[in-house]
Amino acid sequence: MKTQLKDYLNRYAHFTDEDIALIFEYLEPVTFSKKQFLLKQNEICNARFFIIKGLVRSFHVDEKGVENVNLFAIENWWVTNLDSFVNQTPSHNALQAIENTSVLVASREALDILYTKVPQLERVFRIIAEKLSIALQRKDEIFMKTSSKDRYYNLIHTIPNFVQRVPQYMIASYLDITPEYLSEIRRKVN
Amino acid sequence: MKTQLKDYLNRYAHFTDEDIALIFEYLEPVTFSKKQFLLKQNEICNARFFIIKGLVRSFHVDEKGVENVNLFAIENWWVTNLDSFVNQTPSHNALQAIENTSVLVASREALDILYTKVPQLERVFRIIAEKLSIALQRKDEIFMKTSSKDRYYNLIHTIPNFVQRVPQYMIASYLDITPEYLSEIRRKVN
DNA sequence: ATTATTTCTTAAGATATCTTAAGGATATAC
DNA sequence: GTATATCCTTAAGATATCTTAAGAAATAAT
Repeated sequence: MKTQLKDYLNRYAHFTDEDIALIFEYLEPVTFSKKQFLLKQNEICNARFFIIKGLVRSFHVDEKGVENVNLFAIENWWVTNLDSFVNQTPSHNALQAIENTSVLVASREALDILYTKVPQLERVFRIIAEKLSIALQRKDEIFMKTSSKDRYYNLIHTIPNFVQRVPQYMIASYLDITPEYLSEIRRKVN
Repeated sequence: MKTQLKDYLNRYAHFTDEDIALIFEYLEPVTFSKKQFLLKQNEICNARFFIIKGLVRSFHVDEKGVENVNLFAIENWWVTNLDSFVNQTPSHNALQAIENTSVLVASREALDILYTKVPQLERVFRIIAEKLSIALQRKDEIFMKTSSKDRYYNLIHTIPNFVQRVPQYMIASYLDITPEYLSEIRRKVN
């Protein structure tokens, strides 16, 4: 676990073993079983979660009771509700484990201290945020320009193994298609 | 101009007058007249632009020649194509001045040096990237959950003065509606 | 002022996608 | 191994939004 975090962090800046040990002291290992919530809708998000193993989704339930999935996160990703975390407002989305999932929890307080004690972390989280922005802009681009059929093909071609791990109705939701229509799209392939 | 930048940067971290003077040395003031391009589609983006005065859009022209606007940027915003800037790949989008616009240009090289010389900048750009992520996630949320009519109302209510500065067909494109349909939506209000 | 360019509107027919409702298939739990 | 819950498919009718085409209005250029 410590090794996994170390390898990850060293992709973005240089950290000594002492840095890693210090960082590790401020993080809390937690496990969530399938369907458990890392964060509930309308709660204020007080942490970032580094996924050691497992799969998490972010989703919102609207007035009609319909689930809207907007994000999946897998191993070696930091996941949180950034809007809630940064602005300390109730989160519009829940975070829920789709598989049994183990994470390292970084609380706001821990992070604030760590940014000062290990300044390279500032860079790591700058780069992470830039990568997230890029990913979101690519998603925006795809949704703007393509039909739902093409969004589905794009998804199964770019991350086919990931599609196996998630129920189809969640993928439909993520692609902003009804499960019924996704079903129809899939039928027409064959 | 220097004052404007200083006020802006001090919103996110503390900078002395010497810091600001140093930063300023690495930035280049440039003006673009209406319709001029800060960045052309398929070019590699080598800078971030801080808008002193004016209005810029980011857009993509598809195979059919249709323009897709995905971003507007105004005074006191940093604008760039992050994907191209970070990964040094051809930009899918152009950046174009909608009004006569004056900016401060921060090249990649300048920024790399400045991150080292003035480490607080690392924090500023971390926070900017987080804010951009939040904005993009909010946009995603709105597009997922609302009809085009509601997207339009949402826009004119949240940033009414901005709507005045931009031709309606660009707003339609940003909202992912045809100009004809936006026209119909507007008619039905009255 | 007049012309040229850019932007906005109208309307009719076409289509992608949704809604509803029901039954079938898998997986999970006891 | 049977029951229960979860997930997926089918199909018919409804609707939001697009396409095309054309002309009107506004803005900019000469």
